[in-house]
Amino acid sequence: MNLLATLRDRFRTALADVADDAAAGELAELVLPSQDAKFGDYQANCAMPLGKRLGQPPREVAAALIERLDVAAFCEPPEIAGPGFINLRLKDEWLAATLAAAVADSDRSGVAPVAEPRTYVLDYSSPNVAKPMHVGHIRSTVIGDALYKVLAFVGHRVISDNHIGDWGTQFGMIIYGYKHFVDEAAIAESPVAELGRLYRYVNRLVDYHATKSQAIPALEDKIAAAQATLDEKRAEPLPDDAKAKKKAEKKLRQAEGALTDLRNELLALQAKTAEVEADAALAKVAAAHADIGKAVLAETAALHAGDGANRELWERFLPACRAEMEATYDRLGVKFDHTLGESFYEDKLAAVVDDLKAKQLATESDGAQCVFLEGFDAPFIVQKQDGAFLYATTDLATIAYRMETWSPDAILYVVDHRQSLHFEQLFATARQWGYDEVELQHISFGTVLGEDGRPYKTRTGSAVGLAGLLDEAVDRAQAIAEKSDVLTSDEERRTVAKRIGIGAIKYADLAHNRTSDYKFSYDKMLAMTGNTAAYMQYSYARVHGIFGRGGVDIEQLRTSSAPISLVEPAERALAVALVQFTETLHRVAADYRPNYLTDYLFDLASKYASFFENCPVLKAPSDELRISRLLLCDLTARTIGRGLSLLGIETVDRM
RNA sequence: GCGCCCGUAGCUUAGUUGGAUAGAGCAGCGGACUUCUAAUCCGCAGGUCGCAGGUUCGAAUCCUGCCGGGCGUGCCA
Repeated sequence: MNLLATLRDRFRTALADVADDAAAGELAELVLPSQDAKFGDYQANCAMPLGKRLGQPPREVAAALIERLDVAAFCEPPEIAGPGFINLRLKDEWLAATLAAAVADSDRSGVAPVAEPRTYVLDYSSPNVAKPMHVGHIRSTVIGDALYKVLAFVGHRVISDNHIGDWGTQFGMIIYGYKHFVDEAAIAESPVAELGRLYRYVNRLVDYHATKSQAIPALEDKIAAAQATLDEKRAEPLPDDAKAKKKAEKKLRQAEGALTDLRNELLALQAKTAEVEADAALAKVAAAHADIGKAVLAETAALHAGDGANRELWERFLPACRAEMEATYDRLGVKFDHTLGESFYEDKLAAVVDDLKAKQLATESDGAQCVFLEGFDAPFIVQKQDGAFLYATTDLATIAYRMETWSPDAILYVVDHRQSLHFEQLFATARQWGYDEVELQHISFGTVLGEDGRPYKTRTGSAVGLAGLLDEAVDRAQAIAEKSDVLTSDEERRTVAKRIGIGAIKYADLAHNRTSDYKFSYDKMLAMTGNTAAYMQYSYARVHGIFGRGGVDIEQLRTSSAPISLVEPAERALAVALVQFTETLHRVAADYRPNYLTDYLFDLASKYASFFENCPVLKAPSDELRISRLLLCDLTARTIGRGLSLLGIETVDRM
């Protein structure tokens, strides 16, 4: 059961006697787990605000509440402390009985489903096919997958839909590459590899010309302009007023910093073009394909316009591109219910714009179709001057399709925070368009930073590839596996290394508050101590190991309905933590924050470590206690295992 | 210019619509191994929660101003 929710219900009932319903509902939320064990297991903080409202001393209000409160089934008599806190201590008998029931419940370990199941559509990962996935896709994929699993486990209906980019310029590149540079033998043998090569090759050529003819001159202009404004600012006398002077000096510093950044950027671009030019063969090809940028766009436009040959190539290549993507998902253990990419909505876009126009939401401005929204400076553009549609259009079509197909209560977009403006506009437009009942949420997250605190990039400034990232983590995890003396075969060591390595990346990501940026560090994520996957996996293996060593038949134990007794403080603390698994999952599901679960698991593992240190299990003083403690071990292992699996992280029985 | 987000211990960070003495981990110091997996555990030390005001029984959390940083901002996604 969800103990916290139950306690809040009981308080709501008691509060309804002394306050109106709305206030009672609000005040009941002030029941929280206690921070400090000396204040009991839970505390209610509602007497202070209520006392204020009623003009009565809070301690008297607290006493009146306790009078009306029915929690005797789970708690010792409540105590009033300090200015009017109500402290609750769980009954040991109730804890023991609840855990015994959880032991017997092999499917859910006592985790109650939510009272009101909802239907969620989850939109996450969303890579562009044909382009290799990179570090920027990790968080969306990992957070989305964890939320999917938690929401489903607590009883919601969840539909994951990977909104892949399968209709963009990258196909123009592949088509162009196929027409000019294909190695037929290679494509026959391994289409995925050859298409990947073609994409990278054409992309490099396009990039080279764009850099040379546009990016560098544009940057040079920008540098000149920045230099000019800087000179201008320097020439101006500083204001006399101290505050204005400081501000002017700051502006000057910022302008200098900006100029330095621009110069460094220019050097990086020049180095990139020089690299191409240093390769004689590549330089020759580049010279022969001077208009490759335009040509690629033309191939893309032809595909969109329905050109038969290009359409055929697209249909032929898409499966291979999807297969490449799937290979990465396989390594991560991520699956989707649906993968409806941009191309799926291609024939639905014109109707979206027509409808917006008919409803007078979209109007023409500078030749583009725009939705002007209150509170936004910029319009939400749904069709460009040249008639092309944008991702805004696709996103609207996608909402319409999802509503029609699944009638969800909520659609969640797990996308990085830089797109928040887009989603604000998208949601505002969708509501005006008629979808005003559904919960539309941007589950935003911060950037993955390198150790230097800047966005995680390779030395040359490109995004770090996801596959390489996973390789590196698994390689480093191999060292941990090698150190183990309980692993017997190379194969087992490889399996363990894989689970630790992939788990480390996922866990590090999930353990951070998703809204903030976080620093990517192999050393930290693979540490055996602290809040890491490896530590959690080790904790699990340690608990699990007891059964083997003690020759214990777990199944028999679980069905024996042997009683659990909580005598040592460490046993009781562990028991309380175990009981709180349900409310933790419900909180993750309510706030869409997986780090609540990692925090919980780490706390549980710490409580177990302390229990393990203080309470002999196999050498317990009596058989009854031995069995009781084994049951606590079993529940701990199951809870850690379940928790990790809901985060998409695999466990190992020994390591 | 405007908008959004962030600033917590040396480092990485948590902090449940405002709750009791701001929690962890790493690094540092000190303890515990004839082991239930010491890949661990226990303890100590380390904080003007960017700064200054305000709101109130109570503020890291809410409001205002300032300082420092990131991101976004009409036809990319």
